Amino acid sequence: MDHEQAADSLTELGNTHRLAVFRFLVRAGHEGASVGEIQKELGIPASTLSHHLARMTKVRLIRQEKHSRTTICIPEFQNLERLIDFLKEECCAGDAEGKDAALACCRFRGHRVRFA
Amino acid sequence: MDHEQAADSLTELGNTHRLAVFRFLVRAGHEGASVGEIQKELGIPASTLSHHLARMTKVRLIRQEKHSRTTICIPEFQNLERLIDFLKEECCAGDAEGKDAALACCRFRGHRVRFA
DNA sequence: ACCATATTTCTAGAGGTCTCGAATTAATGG
DNA sequence: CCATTAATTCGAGACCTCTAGAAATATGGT
Repeated sequence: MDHEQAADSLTELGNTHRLAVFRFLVRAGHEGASVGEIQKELGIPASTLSHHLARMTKVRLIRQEKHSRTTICIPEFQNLERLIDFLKEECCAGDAEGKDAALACCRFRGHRVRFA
Repeated sequence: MDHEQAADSLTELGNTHRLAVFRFLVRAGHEGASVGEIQKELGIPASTLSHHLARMTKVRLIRQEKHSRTTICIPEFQNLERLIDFLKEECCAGDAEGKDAALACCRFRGHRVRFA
């Protein structure tokens, strides 16, 4: 996952409605949930929900499958994993528990001055 | 980390400038980098950069320490870890490698109909 | 005191996002 | 066919974000 893609996904998850939808869908698993089910669960007006789902689909956080009248929304787990990996690589937090984990794996910077 | 906080942090990371700044700061480690250094590295106009840094500070993705004339920006590694943990919990991707990882740990939903 | 440096605040324009009712499209069943 | 159900598209108002130059603030050096 590159910088741009990561930023796009992060933007979409950075909205409480969309984050709630996504969390719901993740709990629903690979079968996903229909737009109607999401609406019933979260109480978001249909047009608003549709708008948010379209955005999440565009950046491939979810995908939508149409079966006759109902649209099923399914999280793209792989892309979520890619996003998490991107963040983990960034933050160096992947390989340690302690508070100074980042220090341990972040070598960099030639010229720094310490401020006392 | 709760839903709201997570959404706020995700929003801030979901901007290419801010994501670039954050990545740079993470690489800089616990010593951080001054506003001027960030500006030199990324070439963002001072006022624009200041605006983005203020936003990231507000949601505690970074913190700012003032030492005489220079302001040093330091990533809040713990909060980034919390954000990653939040996403990992959400996506069930923490405990498996395979593509069907999510299925394995996401039990839920009474009434689902399969579409063939 | 004066000037250079480091950063923030002010300001304003351009554009994007969010929201949601109303209208629309599409599919199913009677 | 007509009504119903499922979902999307349209339209418009309110609000937020991004951008960046100009002005202001603060500090240090000479």
